[in-house]
Amino acid sequence: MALIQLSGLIQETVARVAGRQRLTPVQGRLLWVLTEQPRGMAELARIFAVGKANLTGLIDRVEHRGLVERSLVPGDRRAVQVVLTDDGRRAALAFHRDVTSELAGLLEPLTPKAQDDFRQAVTTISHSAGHSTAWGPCQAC
Amino acid sequence: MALIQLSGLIQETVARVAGRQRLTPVQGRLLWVLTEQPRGMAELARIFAVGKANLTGLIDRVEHRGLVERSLVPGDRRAVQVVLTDDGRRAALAFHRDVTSELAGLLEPLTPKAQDDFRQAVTTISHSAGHSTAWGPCQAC
DNA sequence: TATTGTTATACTCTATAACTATA
DNA sequence: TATAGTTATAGAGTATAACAATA
Repeated sequence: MALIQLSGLIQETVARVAGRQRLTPVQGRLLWVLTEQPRGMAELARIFAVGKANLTGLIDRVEHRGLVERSLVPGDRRAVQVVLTDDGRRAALAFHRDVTSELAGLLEPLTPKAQDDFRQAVTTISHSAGHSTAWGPCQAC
Repeated sequence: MALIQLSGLIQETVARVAGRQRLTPVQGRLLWVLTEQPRGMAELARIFAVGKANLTGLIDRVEHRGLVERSLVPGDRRAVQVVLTDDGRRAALAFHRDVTSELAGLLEPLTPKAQDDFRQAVTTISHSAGHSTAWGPCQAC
């Protein structure tokens, strides 16, 4: 099925771009999501569709690299907010820029009209499936 | 980027279908590949683009479930061939059938012409990228 | 009681290096 | 020497249950 091959192509692209900054795809996606706004652990667990227990290690690893910080939430002493550091924001923007660029490159063999039609079809499919992959909102995408 | 959301949608579909048979996506893909023909460990490592050391555990796990067998190769006492059992073939065919069906369902919101154009675009993109995800050949795909 | 986040445990996938048996 | 496959080890992601602190 051609769709699976396309998906593999996309995942490889994301993995390759992330790898350049020694990030895993999940870590790249995490930084990407956090460019929009800081998020709590339970919130991130919901976005990534994993158990919240998994967020502890995931955040630990990128925190140790200085890309994010756990910050206290005024008014709720249970909660933390995960926020990008300056380094983390730089990494997130570079990741976002390169992924966007390389994925756009995949469409180059199509004619401009075919590219437009393709993007429209992808949008239709995604919306119809009620999908919220939460790679973060992106005006340019 | 819409492409990433589409990719996430596809991966989720594959994972969901695989999960119904208590398979991981990688295990589903392994069975899928083996429907074409038996393969050696090094060969599978190349197809999956991982180190051959990883194949040992991967095959162990599906072998313990009775889905594949290691069979001797006449003429080379170093080699083994991984071959589907009857159960494995049944699982592979069900996996293939359901994945194909559900992915085709994703395209339903498109008009028939848009579906044709979309499939054509996906094929163009995949070929242009020189991709060989090796989900196995499939006449119907 | 419900929610937030953590700890502990286990499994799968992947990467790497070292090793064996055979070619 | 080269190849086929394994063992050993490590790290990352994920699933689950139990737990502490706070709301």
